[in-house]
Amino acid sequence: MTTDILAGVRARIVAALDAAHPGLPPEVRARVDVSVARDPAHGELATNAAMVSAKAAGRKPADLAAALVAGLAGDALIALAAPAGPGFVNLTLHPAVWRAQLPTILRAGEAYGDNAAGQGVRVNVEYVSANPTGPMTVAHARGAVTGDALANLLAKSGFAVTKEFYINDAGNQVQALAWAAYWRYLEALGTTLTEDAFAAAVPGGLQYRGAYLVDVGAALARARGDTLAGPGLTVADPASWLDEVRDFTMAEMLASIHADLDQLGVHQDVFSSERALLASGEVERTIARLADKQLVYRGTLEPPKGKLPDDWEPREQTLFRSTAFGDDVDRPLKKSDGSNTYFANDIGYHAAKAARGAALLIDVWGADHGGYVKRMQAAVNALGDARLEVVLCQIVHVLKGGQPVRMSKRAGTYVTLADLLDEVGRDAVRFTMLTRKSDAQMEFDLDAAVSQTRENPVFYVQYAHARCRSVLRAAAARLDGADLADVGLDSLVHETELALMRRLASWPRTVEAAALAREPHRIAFFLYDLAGDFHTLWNRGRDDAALRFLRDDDLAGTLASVALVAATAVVIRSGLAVMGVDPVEEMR
RNA sequence: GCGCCCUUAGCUCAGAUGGAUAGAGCAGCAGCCUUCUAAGCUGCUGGUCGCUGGUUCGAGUCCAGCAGGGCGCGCCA
Repeated sequence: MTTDILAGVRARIVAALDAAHPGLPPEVRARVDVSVARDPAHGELATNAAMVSAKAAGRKPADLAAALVAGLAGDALIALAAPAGPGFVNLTLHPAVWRAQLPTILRAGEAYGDNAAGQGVRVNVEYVSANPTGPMTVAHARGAVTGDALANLLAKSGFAVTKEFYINDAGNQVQALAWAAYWRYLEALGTTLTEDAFAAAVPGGLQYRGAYLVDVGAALARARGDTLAGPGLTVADPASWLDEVRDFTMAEMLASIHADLDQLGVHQDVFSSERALLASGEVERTIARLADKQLVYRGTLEPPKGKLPDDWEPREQTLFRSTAFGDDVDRPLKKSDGSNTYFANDIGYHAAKAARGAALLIDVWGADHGGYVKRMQAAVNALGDARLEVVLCQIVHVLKGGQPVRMSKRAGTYVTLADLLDEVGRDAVRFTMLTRKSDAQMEFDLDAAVSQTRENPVFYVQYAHARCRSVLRAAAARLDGADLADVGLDSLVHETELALMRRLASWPRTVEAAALAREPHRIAFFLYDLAGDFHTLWNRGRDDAALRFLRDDDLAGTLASVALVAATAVVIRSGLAVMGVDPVEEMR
């Protein structure tokens, strides 16, 4: 049978239902659910089978429930089945069923929880995708952690996952960045120009004034001396330096982003450059495909409702008919200077990802791009060779001492990822970022993230693992080479032990549900609950010597308890691996 | 004005495909305790699930409307 006990029980319920009332339609059988009961008075599990099929069967829920109960008598897994409430059937399994999961877990190791829900579907998860114009911020950190954990989760659930980073290196902002770096370059050389005087010479003004470009300017000065500057360290003709400075700066920025991601433990498979994409002609080919479908036209958009921008005037543009695919208005593909909009390039990019084989595209974006979702999905649907889902990450407010943190040495107004890592470390960043649904705003409390209390999920879960490892180290001598996957487990009878085993058994279903919902935060909450079950059992051992894991007078019982501890450690590691957090062996 | 997201205990938040008396941590209250190296532990208290309608045997969950908060709204990316 499957390693998912709940799925196994469900199969038996459906079989019993078929026996009780043959011929129920598949869509009714599909609604049969087996869930973990909240209230112990309701048994361990409950099924809604009788209620969901009552109407189709033309029978009262209570009658069906009674028939189900009769049909389940003598079942190998189910010790107790009882009709209850409006038509539930409450179930209690033989304790041996839960115990039997322990060797399964120990043999599977961290692969426990792997499932086939993804059916090998090729999915491309794109995340971070920062403009390479400045340091990574907390906002990027949330997207990075969310995307990375989601990719891990999907891989564990049987999807064929590619992790991707899109480099937006083709827009106007890259030119602006080059100008800003050029200013730091002149500064490094000792120019007498003031920043304001320089800014006056920049087309569109000096946009990036953050100190993070100081090092770039200095590096450029070391590499090229004053050869890129005009006479007297003034601004030379951009034609003579702009491309070189741009490429140099871009390389430096990307190196910085890579370093930050590396520190965060994020390692993506593919880095795609917008410039390279443009050069490849993929964008134009993709737009041509849309044009072939009669979805590209010259037209004039209605003015937006409500407050108009001051300079709004009707203008004919090249538009994509995104309204045909659920968007609110059609969207421009060309700027007035004839170059592509970002949207046009992004259409080409998504087509490229699909062309590489992905049937499912998942983009992890900041909430400020929420207005962009419909048009991008419209474009992907119009092309018809993949499906696009978007996971939006809401903003993160960083708190310290209960006060918002806004200042950063490097970026000026944003808390950088590097600052965050310095402050609390990789594991706390990754875990804490996953303690909220991605589409809910979150407050990241720096003090809480490093506190050693139950309030801090990172600590609480790591501590549980460290305790497991501590017990296992102490037990090593007594094991005497025994295979924990092969020891007698009959001594595991206490309700606290059963509760822990039930939690361990629900890990595969948790993984699958989280993957299908694209909600990696559920893993964090599962681990927190699991840690709670384990700590509770540990604490029981203080009062009740019979519940201590290591018992001098009971070797067989000790082996069973140690197997339970080992399985707990395995599941914690399996969960932390999804989150990209390293388990600790001991607390310091 | 339009679109998307959010609103659950005093606070911070969980609640997969609709299921029974809505959960956890913190705070508060009451006991206990100095540990199988380890965060002290156990229990209790605390809720009109923003509001109003609707669908359903059954709604925190689905639908409609309203209120409050956030984000976005033609050639920025």
